[in-house]
Amino acid sequence: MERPRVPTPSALDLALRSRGLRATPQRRLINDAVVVLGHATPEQVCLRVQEVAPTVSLSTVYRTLELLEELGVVSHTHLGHGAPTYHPADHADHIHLVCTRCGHIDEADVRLAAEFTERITGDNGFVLDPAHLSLHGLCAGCAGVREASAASRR
Amino acid sequence: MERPRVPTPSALDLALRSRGLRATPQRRLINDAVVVLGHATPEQVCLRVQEVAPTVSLSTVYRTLELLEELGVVSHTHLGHGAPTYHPADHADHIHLVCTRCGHIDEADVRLAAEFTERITGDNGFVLDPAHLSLHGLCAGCAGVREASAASRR
DNA sequence: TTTTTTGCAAAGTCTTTGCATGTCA
DNA sequence: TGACATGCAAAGACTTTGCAAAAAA
Repeated sequence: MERPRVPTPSALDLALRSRGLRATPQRRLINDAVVVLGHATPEQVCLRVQEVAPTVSLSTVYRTLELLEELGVVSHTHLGHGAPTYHPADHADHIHLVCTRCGHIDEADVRLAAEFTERITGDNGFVLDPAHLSLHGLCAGCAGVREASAASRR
Repeated sequence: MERPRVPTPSALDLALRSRGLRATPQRRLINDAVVVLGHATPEQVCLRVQEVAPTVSLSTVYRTLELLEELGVVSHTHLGHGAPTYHPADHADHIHLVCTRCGHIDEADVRLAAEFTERITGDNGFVLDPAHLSLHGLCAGCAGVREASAASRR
């Protein structure tokens, strides 16, 4: 008995269809790139996609990332002054610690913030997106340097 | 007995002098504007300063804000994709809660984060700047809307 | 008088948009 | 077919930089 070959639609396809939107190769490739890269700026996503499909334009990447974010399959974080980085929405297992002095990015376990996010929600009704939590300050190295130079000034 | 009129140098003046830098009217005005405005983008600071000194240019504002930040008298936060906002460095009494859906900005008491920031420092040696802590998620209103629309989809 | 700072304008990033063409359903 | 999506190029927002003129010390 011969079964027709019906490819299982991906989660992305389903999300698009349910909105009456189209599943295009570009959208699939851009989503794949975000998954593979883990974190990436729009530019990096574009370069990755262009390895396979060289004509995909940066503006399509921007439009698609915005769309994917609306669909809830990716999210973005501003790690610094530069371009934001995009990551899969379920890639929510760590917090970014951005050093404002040297630019180094540490990662912390998202569970550290669980209690904190609950308090915020309790007090303000604000539902924090932990994957979007980027914290700024001084990394261990730079905090040490500042400490040392403060000491030498005494 | 006649005393010579020696204006007391401001904290800003002292900070500048200690670095061999010059105290110019522009720098004082820009610092004042940040203090008065509380939060402001470079553009807003510039407009405020221009009410008093119309020739001050935006590039001077950018250069000065960067300088003031180095001196530790102001800091900045990225509240969204747009321009960063600057505030006095000692204005560290609240956390920004940025709604990623509607852009609304709530404020929460910085003490809510005290325990959290201590844990981060304990685990990673990372010294968090609470004034620079901006949290992204859904405000009470938008979280409610999403909840409601999720319910209607069932 | 010397060095720093400013204002202007031009250039640089990063992002969005208009529109003709192309494509999915 | 008809609505939606893409690619391109141009425009936009935000920021930085080079340089001659102006100002602080």
